[in-house]
Amino acid sequence: MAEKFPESTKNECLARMLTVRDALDVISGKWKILIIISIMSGNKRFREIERSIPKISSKVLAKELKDLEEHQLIKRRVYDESPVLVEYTATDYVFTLEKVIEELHNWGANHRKKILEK
Amino acid sequence: MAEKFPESTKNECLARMLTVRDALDVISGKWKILIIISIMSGNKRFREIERSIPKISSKVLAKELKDLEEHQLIKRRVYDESPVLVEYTATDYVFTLEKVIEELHNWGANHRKKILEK
DNA sequence: GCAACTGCTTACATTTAGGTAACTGCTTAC
DNA sequence: GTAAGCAGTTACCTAAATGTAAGCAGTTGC
Repeated sequence: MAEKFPESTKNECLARMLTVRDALDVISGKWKILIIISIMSGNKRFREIERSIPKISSKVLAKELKDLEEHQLIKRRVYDESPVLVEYTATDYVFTLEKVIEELHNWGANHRKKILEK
Repeated sequence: MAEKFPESTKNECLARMLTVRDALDVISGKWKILIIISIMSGNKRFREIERSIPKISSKVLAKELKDLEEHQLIKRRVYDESPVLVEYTATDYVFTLEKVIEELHNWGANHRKKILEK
């Protein structure tokens, strides 16, 4: 099989890696993309998000939500009614990840098909 | 912000998650995509790949290469010359990941720009 | 007045990934 | 003959991620 980037110098290869790593640093991990999908799908409340993702624990969810908020991928709003109501929503910025998620979804579907065919 | 998948039922949301997870199970981790990029860029020999990826160790590289081979993303060939020569190359299948990698790269570049702007 | 829901936090344990360094058997170059 | 390269393996260790379980302060419903 021919190489994909035949023209690439070592530095170009390295630059490509570092850039991809920048992305992975933010969105990799077992849960982040799943949480983003859940919120993009309209789940807003903590327990709602928690129930939508199989096997996630409150602890992990709380931590990941903080991470995502720090990276401005989601917004946390507290409405001081009683009882206190908390809502997580998608930011504009998280929509820049749409294509990444779409491609991951396409590839996942394709890969599953491949596995089952064997 | 409006939700991205407003029409989606709980089951659709779940299906989307599971499919994306299938993809992540194969390609997530600190090193896999970087190794794929290295091999796609034309690096073939173990030491060559090792040198192309900053801070990776032989142990981790060996393990990840086995994983990638199992998933048929790369091909390992042993030429029984003396000394033994081993070559890792990209399979056709790994090219189905091209778009995923491209989108990760785009997003990483964009994200870096965003961070620096602040 | 008791169970159940909310949005979490805490303590503790285990699992997994990853790092470090040494070492192997073989070969070539000086 | 000795250093250095090749393609790894092995043993040991640390750190990070994740799991488990319980609890809390407040509210609602029966």
